Amino acid sequence: MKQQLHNYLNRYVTFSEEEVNLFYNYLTPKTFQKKEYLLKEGDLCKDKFFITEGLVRIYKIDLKGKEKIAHFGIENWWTTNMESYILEQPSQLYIQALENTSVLSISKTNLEKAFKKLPKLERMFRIITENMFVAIERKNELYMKFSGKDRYQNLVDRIPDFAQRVPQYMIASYLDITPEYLSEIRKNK
Amino acid sequence: MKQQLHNYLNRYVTFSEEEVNLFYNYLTPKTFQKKEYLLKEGDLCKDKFFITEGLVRIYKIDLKGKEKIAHFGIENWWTTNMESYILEQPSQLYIQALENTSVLSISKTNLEKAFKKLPKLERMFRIITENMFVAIERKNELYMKFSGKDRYQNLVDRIPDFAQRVPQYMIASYLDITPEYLSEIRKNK
DNA sequence: CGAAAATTTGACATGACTCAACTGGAGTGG
DNA sequence: CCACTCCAGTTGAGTCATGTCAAATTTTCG
Repeated sequence: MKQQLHNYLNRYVTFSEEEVNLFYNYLTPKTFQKKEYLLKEGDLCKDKFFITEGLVRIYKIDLKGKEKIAHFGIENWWTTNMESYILEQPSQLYIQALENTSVLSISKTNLEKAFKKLPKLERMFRIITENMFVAIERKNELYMKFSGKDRYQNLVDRIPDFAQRVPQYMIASYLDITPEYLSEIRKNK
Repeated sequence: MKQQLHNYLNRYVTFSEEEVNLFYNYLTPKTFQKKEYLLKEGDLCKDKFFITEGLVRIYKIDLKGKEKIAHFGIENWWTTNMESYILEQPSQLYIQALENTSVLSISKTNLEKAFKKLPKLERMFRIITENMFVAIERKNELYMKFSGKDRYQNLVDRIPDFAQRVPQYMIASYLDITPEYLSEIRKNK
């Protein structure tokens, strides 16, 4: 787990073994069973989670009471409810494990401490936040410019096995179309 | 202009006068006439721009040759094409002044130098990137969950005078609806 | 095996788009 | 300062992608 973290960190900024150890000591390993929640609506999201293994979905309940999936999180991704975390407001999102999932979690307080001890980390988080920003912008663009059919095709092309890991109604929710319509898209292919 | 920057910076992290001066020396003031471009498609976006005065739009040309406005940028905002800036790839976006606009620009190279001299800045940019992330997520959500009509209403409610500063067809583009449809929305109110 | 959950199917509804024509106001040049 | 042009905005007819609802079917899993 420490090695996996080290590899990940070095993608962005070079860290020595001691530096990784230092950071690692601020992290708390946790595991969640399939269907368990990392975060629920109404909770304050105090942590960032680095997923070492498994799969989560980040979703909310919309005005009509339906689940809307905003993102998925997989191995080697940080996940959190950024809005709740930054603004320290109750979460409107749920984060739920879709498979048995292992994470390294760190609270805002501890992350601040780690930043003080190891300023490089601040740099690293600046960089990964920028990358997340680009990722979310790309997603936006995909949703603004392309039809439901195209979005589905794009997902299948990029991550062919994803449809095997996740039930279809969740894919529909993520693509922002109804399960019925996704079913139709798949039929006419 | 320096004072304005100082006020802005202090929203996030406390800076002394000398520190602001230090940063300021890395910044280049520039002005753009209405309709001038800060960035064009195909350019490499080397800079971040802090808008001290004026208004810009960030847009692209879509598959059908139509302009699609992704964001507007106003006073006291940083604007850039994050994707081009980070990945150092040619820009697919245009950034254009809609009013006479003054900015403080900083190149990636200079920003890196400034980070080295003044690590606090790295922290500041980590924080503003997180804030931008939240802003873009909120926009996403608005577009995913609400109809064109609701998006228009939301815009009018939040920034009543915006419609006065920007022609209607640009508002339509930003709301991701056709000008014709926006016209209809406005009629039936 | 049986119940509950997920997926498919079909009929119908609608939000938003396209295209084309029209209106009105803002510049511009003679 | 008028006439002309051009661009933004409006209107209306027709269309299409996608949604809703309800029922039928299939899959999952205790």
